[in-house]
Amino acid sequence: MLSSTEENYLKAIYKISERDNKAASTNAISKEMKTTAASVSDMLQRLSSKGLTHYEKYKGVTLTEKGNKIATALIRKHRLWEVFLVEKLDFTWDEVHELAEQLEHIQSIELVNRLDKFLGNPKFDPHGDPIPNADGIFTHRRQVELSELEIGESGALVGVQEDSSTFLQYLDKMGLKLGVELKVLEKFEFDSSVKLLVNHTEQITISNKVCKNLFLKK
Amino acid sequence: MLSSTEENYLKAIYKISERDNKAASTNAISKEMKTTAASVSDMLQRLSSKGLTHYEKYKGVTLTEKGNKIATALIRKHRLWEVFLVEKLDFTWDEVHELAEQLEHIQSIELVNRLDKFLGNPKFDPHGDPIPNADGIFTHRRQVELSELEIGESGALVGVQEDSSTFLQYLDKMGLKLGVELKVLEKFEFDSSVKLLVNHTEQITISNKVCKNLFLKK
DNA sequence: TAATAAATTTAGACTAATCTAAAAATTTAT
DNA sequence: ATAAATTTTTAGATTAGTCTAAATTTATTA
Ligand SMILES: [Mn+2]
Ligand SMILES: [Mn+2]
Ligand SMILES: [Mn+2]
Ligand SMILES: [Mn+2]
Repeated sequence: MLSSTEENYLKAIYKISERDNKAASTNAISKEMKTTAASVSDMLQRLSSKGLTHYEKYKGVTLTEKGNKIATALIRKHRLWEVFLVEKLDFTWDEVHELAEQLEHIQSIELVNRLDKFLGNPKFDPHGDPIPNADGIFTHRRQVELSELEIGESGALVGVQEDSSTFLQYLDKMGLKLGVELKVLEKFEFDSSVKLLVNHTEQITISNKVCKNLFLKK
Repeated sequence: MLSSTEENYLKAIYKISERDNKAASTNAISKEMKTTAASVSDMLQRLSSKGLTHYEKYKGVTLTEKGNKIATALIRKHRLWEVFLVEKLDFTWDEVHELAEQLEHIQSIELVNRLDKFLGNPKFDPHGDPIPNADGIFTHRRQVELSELEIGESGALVGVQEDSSTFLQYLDKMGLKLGVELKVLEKFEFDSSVKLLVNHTEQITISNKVCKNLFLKK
């Protein structure tokens, strides 16, 4: 049985490795976990001695199959709880992340599987992120960053990169929720901002930073 | 913000004080918490320095108003989660206690209040225990121990003292679930066991120990 | 390639929570 | 009212997780 702390490290390693497509560095983990590099270095040795990670001093760390399974199960739990909070308890998508960070550590495979069933086996969480099934298999979806679209192209908003409250509240303000149809009207070279047509009606302009955090299905 | 451990101590003190109607002793707490008296003694000083308990060395401990509020909130969360697990996820009443022990430590007042609403503001948990409202007020119910009933008297089973799996599974086997009508047919002086008529049909005999764990509403 | 900078690890210290063993206080029994 | 038994507290050690500061390794740059 792992501590919540160890579980959080595994999740951080999973996240970083996936994002950067390489072993997670001590510094990257310390930034993600908001701890010092010294603490991370310490923990990496412990995780490796438990067979959860492959670790070579100074060379970064990756998850073993065992570590990967645990990280995936955590993500499954996190996202299912987020669905529960939004669908059943009427929380908004910007309120659920911190709560799910706690709920994901509840130890019970039976609980998460029943929750899954109760929610109707959802495939995506409130931020459009895929929910792995009980075997750890993710549903894959063809999607592109909004910034990759050419002028005139359009697509449906299916996901977001970030899940910080401030970003999600900004999207709400702009009328950008999952499912809306977006068409690229103009691109401004100066700051890479983009003018969009939302649901064939309203026009808005968003920054490049926002673009890079939106996933569309063409 | 308190640790789960500190919260569990507060709950234990609450439970013991209520049961014995006096300050909780170090030994009683160590038994309840399955730790050593030394650990308890240590913790009691810490809880008192945080203003959560009144503590005099060698004299036992009681909760302050602040400590009582926290303990009551924990019980509220525990019991609401038990209702959720049984009503929504189809767990049985003997499966939910350990899960609720974890879930009660999730930190969010908003979450528990929304859960309460989602469940239809239940007044009792799956074991018949009252659920305090958001202000910590318990619904009170007139109830008696089965062992107090005379021959010929009857009542509805509304609650159980214990919530161990083994006890609850035993009750299931005997057809004793909340709501059944019980009539005392005979009392055997030899071992204080009792013969009952269940729902006007079946006859069963149960031990004195079981009797003392069943609450009836006449 | 050698010096400098950056990243990483180690050393040593701290806190929370736990334990065992020993000391002290309280309760019970003679 | 003493002595014995019980309860409780203290002392000292241990483990997980954290930190700062110092040492070491790797990467960058001149
Ligand atoms: Mn999240
Ligand atoms: Mn999410
Ligand atoms: Mn319970
Ligand atoms: Mn209960």
